[in-house]
Amino acid sequence: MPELPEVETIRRGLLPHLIGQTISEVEVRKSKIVSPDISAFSRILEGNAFADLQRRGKLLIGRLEQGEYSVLIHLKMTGQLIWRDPSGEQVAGGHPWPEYNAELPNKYSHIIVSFANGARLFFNDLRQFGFWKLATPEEVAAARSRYGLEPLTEEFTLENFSHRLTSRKGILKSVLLNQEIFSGLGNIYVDEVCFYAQVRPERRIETLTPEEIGRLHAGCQTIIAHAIEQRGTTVESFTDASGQRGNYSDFLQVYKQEGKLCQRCGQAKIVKTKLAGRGTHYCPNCQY
DNA sequence: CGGATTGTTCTTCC
DNA sequence: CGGAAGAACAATCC
Repeated sequence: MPELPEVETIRRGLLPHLIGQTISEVEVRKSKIVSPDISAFSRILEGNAFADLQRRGKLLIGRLEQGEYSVLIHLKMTGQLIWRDPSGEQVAGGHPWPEYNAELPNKYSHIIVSFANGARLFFNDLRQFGFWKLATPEEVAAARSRYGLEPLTEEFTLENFSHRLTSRKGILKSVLLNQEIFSGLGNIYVDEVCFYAQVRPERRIETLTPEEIGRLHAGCQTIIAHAIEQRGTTVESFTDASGQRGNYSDFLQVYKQEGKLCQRCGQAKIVKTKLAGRGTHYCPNCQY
């Protein structure tokens, strides 16, 4: 489940390889992944090159050197971007689904971009929710504007965070997951941020105290920054652009930790429930 | 074989 | 009309 730290890790890993490399061939094996359609998609990419690669929330935005188009790339739940050097060598990561990464391309490789220097970029996606979409500058701007306040940006002040948070009603977890309110958090980091703040994910926004809002704000910044430092979290399908695992898995306090003793209070085991249709983890003793 | 997995969008309801 | 909540989507594992 690539969230902000995972997408940022992929972006940083791809940057030095990808930028400025001429695209020689684009093979799309699953037409629904790309838009507008395969022929237009290939025509605009072939002979072109990526001028840069930016990120907004969990969305990657690759501007092309020639023409006005950018490519919007979303990995959704199981998308992977894997870079293979001209030598064909790839650092293989420990992948929980061996078949997924074993050979490239494989049956989950829906887009294969070949470069003039012999390198290749694979887009693998088991569940096929991800997409590559050609977008005009207007469409890029529209896509960017749909995303809310983002951790680790200048705008992510306590005041802005508090204002955005309390602009909504309902369950804390739902609001933190809402990409139009805050961008970049997903199921893993929302649970971790709530643990950090000692607030239960099921709390209603109206009941949060200023102290709790302050801790949630700090948690978003601390945890996202730490997760980026650790190159993201590997749960199931995530690997970075070279196929490596993310190390933040070793720092998870609640996500997928149900049944384990809480590392903060040592008084209770982490429990798992369902909230907003999502698996939700917290310590019943030290989260209120 | 039903249930769980989850990011986003769509649908429904108030 | 807008927000809140839940369903839907897809492939695979358990």
